[in-house]
Amino acid sequence: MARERKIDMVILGLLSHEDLTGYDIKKRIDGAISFFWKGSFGNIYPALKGMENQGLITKNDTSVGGREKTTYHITESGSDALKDWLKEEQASNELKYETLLKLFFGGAESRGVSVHNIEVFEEQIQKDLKVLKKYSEALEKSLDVEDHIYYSLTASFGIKTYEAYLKWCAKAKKMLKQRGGK
Amino acid sequence: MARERKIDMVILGLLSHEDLTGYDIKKRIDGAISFFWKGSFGNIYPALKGMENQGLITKNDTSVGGREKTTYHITESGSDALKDWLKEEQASNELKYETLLKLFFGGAESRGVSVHNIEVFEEQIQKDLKVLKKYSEALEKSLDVEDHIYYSLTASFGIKTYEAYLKWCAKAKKMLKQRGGK
DNA sequence: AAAACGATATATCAAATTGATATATAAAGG
DNA sequence: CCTTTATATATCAATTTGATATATCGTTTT
Repeated sequence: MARERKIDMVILGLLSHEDLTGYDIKKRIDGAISFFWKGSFGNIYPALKGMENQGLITKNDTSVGGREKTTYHITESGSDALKDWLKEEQASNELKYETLLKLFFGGAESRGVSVHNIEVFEEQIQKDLKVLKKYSEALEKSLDVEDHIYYSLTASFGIKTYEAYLKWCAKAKKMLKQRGGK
Repeated sequence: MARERKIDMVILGLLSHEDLTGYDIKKRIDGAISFFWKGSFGNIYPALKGMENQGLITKNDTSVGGREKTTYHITESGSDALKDWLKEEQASNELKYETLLKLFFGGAESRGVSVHNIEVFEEQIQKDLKVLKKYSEALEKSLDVEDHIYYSLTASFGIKTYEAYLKWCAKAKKMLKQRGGK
């Protein structure tokens, strides 16, 4: 029974900075947050409804032409819920790496397949690392360094781990090729 | 619509080595695999039923005393499904790090809370790293090095990333403390 | 100017996963 | 003998995933 809806905290965190629509929230999550958290429309819209019923957020419907739009705003109660969550020291951290799963179970298969799987992973990481570095550099240049320290820290986490991944990829490929095999 | 049940592949991968019960499978997942994949009973048992219906595995009921036990065995069709999955180059790799989420949104809160959250994370990683290193050392000492190369590679991935995490923790704590603040 | 295209915006659904709980037996330890 | 831990299966609500549907708006291509 997943008792706490984690997406709620993501949404409250985003709304604590600015009012947003569900669509905006999705865009924010797909941005700087995406490398350590995910969210989907099927997740976001029901959460917005639920939180509105709980009084954690309020909605404001507008219509520009024939276009409907609902913007959400965090309430004091919502702000309190966010703070409570921030103070709880328990946090679930987990990774699901299908690439490692394939490598782990790939022993029975040809070594070439394993090497190729690592190469595909490596390319993806290189791409992601490039994006993150650009984001990080833009932050460094920003005047208000103090305000961006938390964004910098999460970005540097991503960069450090991605760099570790790449080192591992090089080592793993070398090992698999050296030992010849199937 | 999550079209592919990933747990199926984990189970087939495990069954490709030995016959197992659902309970055994859970234990295996909680072991060497746990740092890059998770599984629960509520996930495993339905998957076993489903795969039996699909003919990917066969079951063998036994009863020792008043105790029932169902052991599963992989079929040729199941083995093919596993091989097909191994060859598919697409793989979803993602992490969900609540610690980073808290750090990212914690800017509005006191700096002490952020430092504490990092410390809690750090302790967990140190503990996990210790376990992984022991596992890795045991593998190195194993006579059949060739057979264990894939297990070593996944373990070394964990060690490398955990070490990167710890370096980041040190840096992040230092940064937060240096800048004083709230 | 019309058509095509991509971005904006909300909503919904089946399937999969999570995390907890329930139940019962066997083994181990004090 | 009793308590605790390990074995073993099952089920459920809540949550998440990933896809699909629908419709409008703005920009670019024919």
